[in-house]
Amino acid sequence: MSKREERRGERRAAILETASQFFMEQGFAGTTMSAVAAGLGGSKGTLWSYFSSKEDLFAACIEGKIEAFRAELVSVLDPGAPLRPAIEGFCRSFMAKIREPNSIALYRLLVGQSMRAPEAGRIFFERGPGVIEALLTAFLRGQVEAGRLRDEPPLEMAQVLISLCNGISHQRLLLGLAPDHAPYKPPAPKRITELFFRLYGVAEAT
Amino acid sequence: MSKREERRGERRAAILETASQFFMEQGFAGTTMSAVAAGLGGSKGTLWSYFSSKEDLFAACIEGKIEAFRAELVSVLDPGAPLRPAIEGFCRSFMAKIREPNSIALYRLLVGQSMRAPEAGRIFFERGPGVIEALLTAFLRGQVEAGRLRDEPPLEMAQVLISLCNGISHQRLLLGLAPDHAPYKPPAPKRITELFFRLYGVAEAT
DNA sequence: GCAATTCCGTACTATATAGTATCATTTTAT
DNA sequence: ATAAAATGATACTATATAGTACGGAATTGC
Repeated sequence: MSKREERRGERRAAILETASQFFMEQGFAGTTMSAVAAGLGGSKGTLWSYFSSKEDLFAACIEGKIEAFRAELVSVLDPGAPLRPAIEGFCRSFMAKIREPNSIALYRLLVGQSMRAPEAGRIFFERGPGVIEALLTAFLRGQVEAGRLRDEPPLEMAQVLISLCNGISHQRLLLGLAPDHAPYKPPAPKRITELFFRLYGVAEAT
Repeated sequence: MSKREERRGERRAAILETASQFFMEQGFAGTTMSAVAAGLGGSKGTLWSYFSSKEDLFAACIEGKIEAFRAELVSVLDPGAPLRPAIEGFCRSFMAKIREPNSIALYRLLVGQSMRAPEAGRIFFERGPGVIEALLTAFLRGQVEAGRLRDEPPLEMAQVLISLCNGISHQRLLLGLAPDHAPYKPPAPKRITELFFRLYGVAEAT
């Protein structure tokens, strides 16, 4: 790769990083191209030489954030591990991830723009939560077939577990409340795991 | 009330209705005051004689929608009824309500504006979901004390039930996906009730 | 009937911001 | 060294829209 192309890639990445920050913090309407250029230390002409419109820039930022989101969560499930710790580990990672300020901001952005840009929501779901759901379902299906979980639909199991992890804290965070806004105490991954096994565990082994 | 005041009230209500529709469908940034005035069949001057700014109008619309949301859901829980049908009825009403296009639109609006207008999110939660949660918790506490449910924290029970009702379908709807976007089949209230009793039911009676 | 409001319609101002044009300066390729 | 490409600074255009001003018409109170 020539030095020109290399620099071009770096510049593009820098633009995306700065713009993402603005979009996450100020939303789509609240972010101005001039502000992005200023925050970048660059000029508007450069901006338009990389992205042909504000919509373009926004789409590229979302794209990048989705990748980051998915990548961090996909690596969580280890089908080889013992069942109960695996479930608990999944809950812990998943809950930590969806509560990160970055994740909340991304989610807010997508929900808020889902009328203006409905495609973004679909893409996000299919590459993010959809992938997690599919992986978890496959994992649980294997456990059912191995007789370590009740013989009930794995997809339902996955969605129940994810719903419990999302819980109410996610809603509160999306609406901008403090995570422990009274009278709430977020449930521990251990507790969620216990409930999950009460629902779907087989009698003998755990 | 004089006829003047009466007409003034009607006009105000008409403005709120029209503006709400625009805000719900187009979002805050996507709604223009001129469009509201036009859709109203009125003029901009009148608009500003009722609300001193776009922000004011927006706040009033949200206020109204919150009331409608809460009112419809609060009447659901009947502490006197038999336990299992009561739970199932709650699930049915709650799920139907949160999936209404109106509720989705309101939720989107609040989440999308939770950076610009964080107060709105808090108010909504405290008057809407917060009230539901409190009522359900009180109801469940009574059942626990009557020995018809396991002796576990009623608040947790309530949040588990609500989480299961929200489930994944709510997320999909918020992101603008079809409610049955593959591979999803929304769970029935009956099924959720079954799971709930598997978690918290006492052995003998149901 | 008459006076006071209220409303509509329209034209207007002020402002913010997406996007363009220009030119000097720096960086890279040959 | 020199040409080509990219960058930065600045000024600019075009447009959308929040909010204002005002005159005439309708509605209401007395």
